[in-house]
Amino acid sequence: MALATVEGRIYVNEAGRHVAEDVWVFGWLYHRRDKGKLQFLLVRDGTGIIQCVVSKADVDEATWQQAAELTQESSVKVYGTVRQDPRAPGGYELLLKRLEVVQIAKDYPITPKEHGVDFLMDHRHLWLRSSRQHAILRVRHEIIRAIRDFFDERGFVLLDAPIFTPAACEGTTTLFETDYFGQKVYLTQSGQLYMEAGAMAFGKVYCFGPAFRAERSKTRRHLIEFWMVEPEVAYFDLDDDMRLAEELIEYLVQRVLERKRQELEVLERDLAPLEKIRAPFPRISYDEAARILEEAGTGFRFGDDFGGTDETVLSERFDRPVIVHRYPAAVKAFYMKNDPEQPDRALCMDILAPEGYGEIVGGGQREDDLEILERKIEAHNLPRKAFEWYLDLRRYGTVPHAGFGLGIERTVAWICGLSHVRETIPFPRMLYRLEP
RNA sequence: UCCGGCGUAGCUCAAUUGGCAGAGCGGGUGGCUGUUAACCACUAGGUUGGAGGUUCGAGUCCUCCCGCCGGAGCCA
Repeated sequence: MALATVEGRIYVNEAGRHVAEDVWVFGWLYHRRDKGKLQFLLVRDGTGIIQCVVSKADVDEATWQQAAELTQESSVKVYGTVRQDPRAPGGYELLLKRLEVVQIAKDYPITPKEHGVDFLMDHRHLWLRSSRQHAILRVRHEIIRAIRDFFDERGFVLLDAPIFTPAACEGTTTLFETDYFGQKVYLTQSGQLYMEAGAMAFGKVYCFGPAFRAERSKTRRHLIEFWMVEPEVAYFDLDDDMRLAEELIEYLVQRVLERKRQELEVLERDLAPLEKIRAPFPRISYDEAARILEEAGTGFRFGDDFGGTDETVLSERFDRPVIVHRYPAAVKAFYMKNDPEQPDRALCMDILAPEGYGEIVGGGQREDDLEILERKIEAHNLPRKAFEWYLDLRRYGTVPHAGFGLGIERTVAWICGLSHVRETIPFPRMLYRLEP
């Protein structure tokens, strides 16, 4: 279905269906080369890049001159005959007949040569036009679409959680505080507590939205604002939860392999490790993980949560994501249910992505007993009043339930094989970087 | 916040022990009928992040400040 509203206008990715036809392409000049009485204009329109051949013999002098004056990222409308030609990048080219210049762009800052991270981040609004960023963000789009498909196919209801919250979901991390008509409120760091309410109402729910963490983290795996999908299911235990999470991850990887090969190629992603991502994933307990780390000598001490290097060491032992379960309850959030067989352990799990990409999933079974939960809220020094509604969920028809959160940017970084999450979101928010 | 590194043309970088600030890309001008980050010739372009100091002389050494990058902690 063509969206073009002008007679004869096509998008670049439709060129193959219009061979030998005269068409318009509206876009921007990506690059220009000339060779005597020939000019090659690479025109991008968002769906792809097509080479336009301008032959001095075929166009009038004014058109030839206009084409010669085009600069990088000038906006243009080109009209010509679509041809199949093996010499053209992408296989198709446009033999130019007419040219309309919308605007000549002066001194576009991003050239086809190499640039530093700082410069590119300062020009993120323009950097989005380059083909590598296109590939990454198209993979992101596909992953988001696949997430929705996965849950929708399984009968989950999308239930959006609020962004403004009166209290912390997890007391441990720092929150962004703001003013809500004179009342202190915070930007959400997770929609989970609301999803628990949703699960008691709809059985199977998920939310998909941004999360904000005011942590002064400066690593390749951190953003201040990131996106997360959080399913929550009633009558689910930890094992059910692990199965759902690994099924989702397998689904996402396979979907990208199936539909975004070209993008992965642009990114020079090694596909072999991705092909191996099939459920079930290995499961190890915190104790087993701790033994591995103590042998490896990472400096890890039993009882701690894992650090970045610990996660890398663990994930490198497996060719698939690895599920680590039953952490010490002391290092985990108040809402986690304790393991009845080992009361000092929480019924929780983290999934570590392969190739050192770190934790992409965190979740587990929630505490469903009113009295235990009340004691935990107290023990964690949380404001009881803000959690009354949450405690209601345990007063009125409480059931075992579980869920998890999957971080979009880390998942995209892993699947694309990137060295930093900053390129996986259109406009990253990082420590000391708020613009553009 | 802590530890480490870096800051030279619009961009990416070079500059010997402290001794004439340079190259490629991009821009400009000219040439070439199949280029693939084309190529060739010519050309313009600098308060070496900022302030102070040492020295006959500082891009280079010292002090402070600013910015960025990487890592740690914390986390998805």
